Amino acid sequence: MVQLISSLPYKSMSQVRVRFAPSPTGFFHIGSARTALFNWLYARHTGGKFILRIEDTDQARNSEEFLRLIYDSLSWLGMDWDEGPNADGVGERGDCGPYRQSQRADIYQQYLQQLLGAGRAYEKDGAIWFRMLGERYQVYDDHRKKEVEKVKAAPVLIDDRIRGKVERAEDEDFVIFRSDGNPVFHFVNVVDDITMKISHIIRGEDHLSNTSKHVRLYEGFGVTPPVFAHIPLILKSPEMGQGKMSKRDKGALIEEYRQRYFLPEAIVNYLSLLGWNPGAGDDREKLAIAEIVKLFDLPAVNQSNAKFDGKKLAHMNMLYLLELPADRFLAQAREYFQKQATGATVLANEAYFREIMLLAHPKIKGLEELSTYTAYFFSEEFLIDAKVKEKVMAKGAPKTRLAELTAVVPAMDFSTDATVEEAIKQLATEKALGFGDYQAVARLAVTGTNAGPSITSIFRVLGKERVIARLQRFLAEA
RNA sequence: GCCCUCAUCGUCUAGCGGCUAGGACAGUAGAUUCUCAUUCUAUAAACCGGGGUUCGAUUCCCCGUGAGGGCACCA
Repeated sequence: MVQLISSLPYKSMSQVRVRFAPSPTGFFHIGSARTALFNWLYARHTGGKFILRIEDTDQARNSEEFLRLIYDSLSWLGMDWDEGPNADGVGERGDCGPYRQSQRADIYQQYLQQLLGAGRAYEKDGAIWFRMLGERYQVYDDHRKKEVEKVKAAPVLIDDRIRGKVERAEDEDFVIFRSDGNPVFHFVNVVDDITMKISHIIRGEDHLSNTSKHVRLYEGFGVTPPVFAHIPLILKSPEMGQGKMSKRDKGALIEEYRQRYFLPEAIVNYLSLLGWNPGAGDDREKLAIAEIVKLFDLPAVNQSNAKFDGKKLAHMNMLYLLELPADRFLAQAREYFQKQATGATVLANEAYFREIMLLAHPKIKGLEELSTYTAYFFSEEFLIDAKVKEKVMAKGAPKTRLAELTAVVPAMDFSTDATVEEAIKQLATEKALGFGDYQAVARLAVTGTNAGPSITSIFRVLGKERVIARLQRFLAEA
């Protein structure tokens, strides 16, 4: 088929322009983040532009709060956009605006007039329909339980960068403006992508079936369609159920991970591996973002859907947490405790706080564990884990060991871990026992648990007075 | 019902005609550090089924089956 139009607005531009076009009608979820990420990666990989467009035509479901969440989530994950609304919600940048569909009504009118003028659109039942080209016939539709008008036409051929060649029949007129005067998704999507000079449309596979409509619209406007790349969907993990992941699923929201103090770079790394990998014998999974940008390309994207695995995300998060520089860890920990009920107490003494956080850093698997992991450092009202107690008290003669230890603590040198360790070892040697015979019960008495930093560090940081008080209290109660 | 896409360990995946089918998470068993976590070692675990093509198919083709998506005056 020969196209009439010669003025292809971006034909001469070789620059890649991709967009992420969310609608602010709900929480920002993993699937959206991954779609945004693949677009962002492609833009950064090719040196192109990443454009943020807000599809806020659904006035009933839109909210400023959700709009804000889009900006915040993208920024938090480190996906900066070259064009679109500013992150603070004030103004926008780029030459192809406005970037919010709610402000583009006149553009849609203009493009509608073009279709009307060319005879490719008509009014029926108060709505405006896009006219397909070809011979018409009536047929009964089982699904919709009614007679519908079909059009004989060659199928649309989509040359997808990820799927290959996909053929699909598009054989019905469809609504482009509702009877309430608002344009529908397919129409605004295509018009925006034309006017924003989008070169590659990278989106979820759920849009693959819509693409034939979009191609016909491009043709209707006399514009060569951009390159399409339909990425696999993220499905629910087996515990979540069946089907594609939606914002209602537990563990599906970016906000949830943010509130749990996951590290954004870990989330981005995990997401990048859902449907993509460096390939060709490259087994690496933990990849710096710069490395991913360097390696990412569309043909390497998988074609099959992937199930979300929260455990693997948590593992990735731990890897990033472990190698976080001390100052960044402390900053994160500070931010975390500012939101906790115990925050004021915990943050009261900077040096003490710092010391404990650095003890906890190599031991925890996620920042969210920080509060319970360090609770006994900040309060004398810590809980004694009943199960641990049962286990510890069942072995050997823990009460005797504790009494022996309590007797020598007042004379101990608490200045360093080494001096504490030496003193306990000396006691053990005198009694012909091991360090472990004192360690377990001392830990239980002083922290109420069996998990934590070395007992020597705990003693030193808590200080002699508190250690003695705790040991005596435990002895009295046990 | 019609249309589209996909198919390797439980999960994410490598593989692009010839491999002992590799890695990671989760699992199991050990080792190590005073506990815990980390770490390390070992172990178990997969080519959906049936036809072709080929000297040879996990790999290419077809048919099933299964999984997912789309069929709106939602986006």
